[in-house]
Order: sequence, then structure tokens, then C-alpha cells
Amino acid sequence: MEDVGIDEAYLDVTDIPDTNEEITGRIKAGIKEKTGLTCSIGIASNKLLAKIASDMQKPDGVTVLMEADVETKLWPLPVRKLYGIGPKTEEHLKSINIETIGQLAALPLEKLLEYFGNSYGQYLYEAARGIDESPLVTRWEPKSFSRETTFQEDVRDWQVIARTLADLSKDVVQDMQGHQYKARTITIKIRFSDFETFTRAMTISDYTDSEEEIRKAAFACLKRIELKKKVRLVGVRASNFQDRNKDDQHHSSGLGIKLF
DNA sequence: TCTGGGGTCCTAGGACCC
DNA sequence: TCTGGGGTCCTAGGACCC
Repeated sequence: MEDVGIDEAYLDVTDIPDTNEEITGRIKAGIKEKTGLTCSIGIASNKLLAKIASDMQKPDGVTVLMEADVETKLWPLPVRKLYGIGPKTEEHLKSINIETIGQLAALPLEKLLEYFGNSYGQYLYEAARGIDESPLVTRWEPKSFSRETTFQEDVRDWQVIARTLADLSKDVVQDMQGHQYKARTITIKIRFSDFETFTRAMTISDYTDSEEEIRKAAFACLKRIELKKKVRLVGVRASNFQDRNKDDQHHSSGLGIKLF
């Protein structure tokens, strides 16, 4: 099972001999018993289609979406239904008269790469055809920890901003320590009252989970933003974690070799 | 549709190295 | 000092997801 947030998950039932009805029946009964809630389930040959299917019969439904159904059931849907297409891409596609997944699938790959870049273009090409080879991710390592707060009222007072930044740094550090991660990169985020948002990052030479070091880095970043407007939001993020699989990470030995 | 808080991934440009 | 090609690392911002 792959968790996706608090109320979604993908289950690989490939090797479970029971019928779809038996499996979905047990899942629904179990969820009902433990939470009192209903759920909607999509059954498909990959995650992309399963997610779309789960959305097709909303309260308490079960929907099967097979590859053979792509043309009849997937293609009529608006592009926005595809995972990975948000408001911006929806608008972009609309501007070139593409509103359904079928119309998207009619676009040649070269066009998609041209409009959306190699990575995203290739993704859209496959997604529009219901193709998704992505595996279930049952365990993963976090890549960052962050905390942010929006003020009740926009703030001009530097003291308030500074204290908030320090508090957030502390929270991030506690998160890191609790999960035993050390980071090299600290990023702060400042959003002004007009929603203009800036980030400033600093990468230090040694991995750390020290509150003082991380707070200092955060403040060094803060200095690089001119606070000329009222501030709505402050955030702190730590990333670029030390690889915990390597128990010893001394950077480099003092050995250099030069070949002539 | 928007807000809020927590994330991930991608891109582009710059600095630097060989 | 410039050109060219290849690479890494870092930064800033944006799109997207739940």
C-alpha cells in the first residue's frame, strides 16, 4: 500500500487471488467499521487510471477502468482530471483549444515537448493515453522539513518577523532531530501583503541539526530580502539532508592525485 | 474558488572546474 | 584572454499535489 495524504492510498492487489468484489467489499466494510465513513474505489491497471476511476462515482462508488476503456471513458474527460494538470496547464491547453484528454492525446509528442519541455511533455503524452508505469512507493525518505505561518494581520514590525522566524526555525529543528536528519540548506520564504513571494536559500558546508546554526542561516537569508512592504507569511525550510545510509560521512580525505 | 500548511519535482541561470 | 564542451553545485521561482 502507498499512502497518499490522510485519506487516499494505492493498493497493489495483483497477487491477491480474491475477486474485485471481494476485495472492495472488505475494504469498504473495514473503513465503515473503523471510521463510519464510506469511500470510493477505482480499479485499474495502474495508479494514474485508478485515481481517475476512484473519482468517477463519487460517494461510495466502485469504478473499473481498463486500458480498453481509455478512448470511451478517459478521453471525453476534461484535461484537469489528469493527475499533474493544474490550473496553469489547464489554461495553457485551453489557449491552444485543448479541453479534453482525448484532444490532448491527439497532440503529437513533438508538440508536447515543445510546449511543455522534455519531462512534463513526455509525461502528458503518456498520461493522456492512460499510460503510467510508476511503481507503488511504500517507503520513502523525506527531502525537506518546513514550517510556515500566515499572520492574522500583515506585519511591519521587524521584531515580530524575527521572532517568528526564530520560532519556526526551532520547530523545523525539532522535526529534524525527531527524525534524525541533518541538513545543509536552509531556505526562508517571505510573502508580502500583495502576495508577492520571495525565497532565499543558504547552503552551509557541514550538515547540521543545531538550532543556533539553522536560526543564524535563516537570519542571514532574511537580511537578503528588503522588507519594504508588510509581511503576510514567513516560512523556514531545511533540505539537502545527509544520507543516513552512510554511517560515516567525512567529506574527503587529504589525498589528491594529479596525472600528468 | 480561495486560503493555509505541508510537501515534491522541474527549470533556468550563474559560478566554477577541467 | 578567448573559445568550446562537458560537468557539478547552488539559487530562485513556479507548478502541482493532498
